Amino acid sequence: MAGFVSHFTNRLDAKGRVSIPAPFRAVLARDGFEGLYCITSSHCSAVDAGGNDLLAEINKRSEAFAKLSPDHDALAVALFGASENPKIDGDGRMTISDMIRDHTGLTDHVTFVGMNYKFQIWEPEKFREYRAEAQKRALAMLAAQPLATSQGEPS
Amino acid sequence: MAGFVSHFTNRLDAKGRVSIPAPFRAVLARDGFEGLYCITSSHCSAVDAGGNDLLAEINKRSEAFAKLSPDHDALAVALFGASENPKIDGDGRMTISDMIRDHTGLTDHVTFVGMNYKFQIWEPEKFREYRAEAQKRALAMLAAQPLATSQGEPS
DNA sequence: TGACCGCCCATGTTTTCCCATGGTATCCCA
DNA sequence: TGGGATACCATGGGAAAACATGGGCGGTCA
Repeated sequence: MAGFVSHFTNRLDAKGRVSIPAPFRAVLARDGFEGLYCITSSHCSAVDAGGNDLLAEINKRSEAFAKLSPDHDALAVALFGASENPKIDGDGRMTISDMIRDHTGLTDHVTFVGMNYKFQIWEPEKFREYRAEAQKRALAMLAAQPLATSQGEPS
Repeated sequence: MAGFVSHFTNRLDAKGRVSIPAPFRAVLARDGFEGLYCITSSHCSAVDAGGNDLLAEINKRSEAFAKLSPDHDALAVALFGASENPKIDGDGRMTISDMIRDHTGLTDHVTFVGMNYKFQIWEPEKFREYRAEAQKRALAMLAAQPLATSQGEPS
């Protein structure tokens, strides 16, 4: 079954709450994770969010090093210290923490972007810029790839 | 379910008490450990804290050496001599001991940093420095990692 | 007797829970 | 096929609970 797909922009209310898009909530409900797992992205001003699939991905990374070692501690601080576990209220909303607000720079609107096993939280304008850039990169990557399969030719 | 996640800074009161962040208390309650297990970190000026998961990791370490051997004794002194078991009062607060105070250098504010299976106690300014360093290291470590992760779809 | 410790209560703020509303997409039936 | 009814959804706001913090009080141990 499909994961998080498409993107949505919702309004942040006076209490700092925002509705999580209903299709994303459905995916989270199927996943069974309590609340939402969020972690600031290390390479762009977005926040990764998801459920057990995302958490498993993060755990996998930190398990490469022995616990209690300096390496593991540094990685754990960078990963889990930059994470949160926000609740989702009865109406399907989450509260945007200061950490998310600072990292994304968002103010009154929030863009949710589906990425299959996770989704991202963006400030809408920053996402527009990132998206344009990402599409250029994707085209270049596809063109450079020596595929045996038929490549579509987007105009 | 996620472990200790995110980071919080709370005030130390005149009696030397500080509130343990509520999300961390919830994890400890789930863990079932009585009070809190604390041990000074051997490689940074922070204190590791947690419940049964942390204790199990420490035990695993000392079990690598035969009991009654000089190596085991030395390690046991180093590990358990640097540990304590503070109580958590009815309001979810712990008292900062002299050992923790000396090792971390903290004065009036305390930063709690989630690291999944444990959390760390820091003097806020020192944590900020360490965190910046840890993020740099983490990026380098993750870049060096093969990371051939199959982003499996949710079944 | 004095410092410390465990236990209790008070308080202001933040967060959470619950209900209301308006708009939109969907469904059903003529 | 059109039009009305219905369900769903994003959003707003008020009431209640949780939380961090400060302080009081009696017991205990040096």
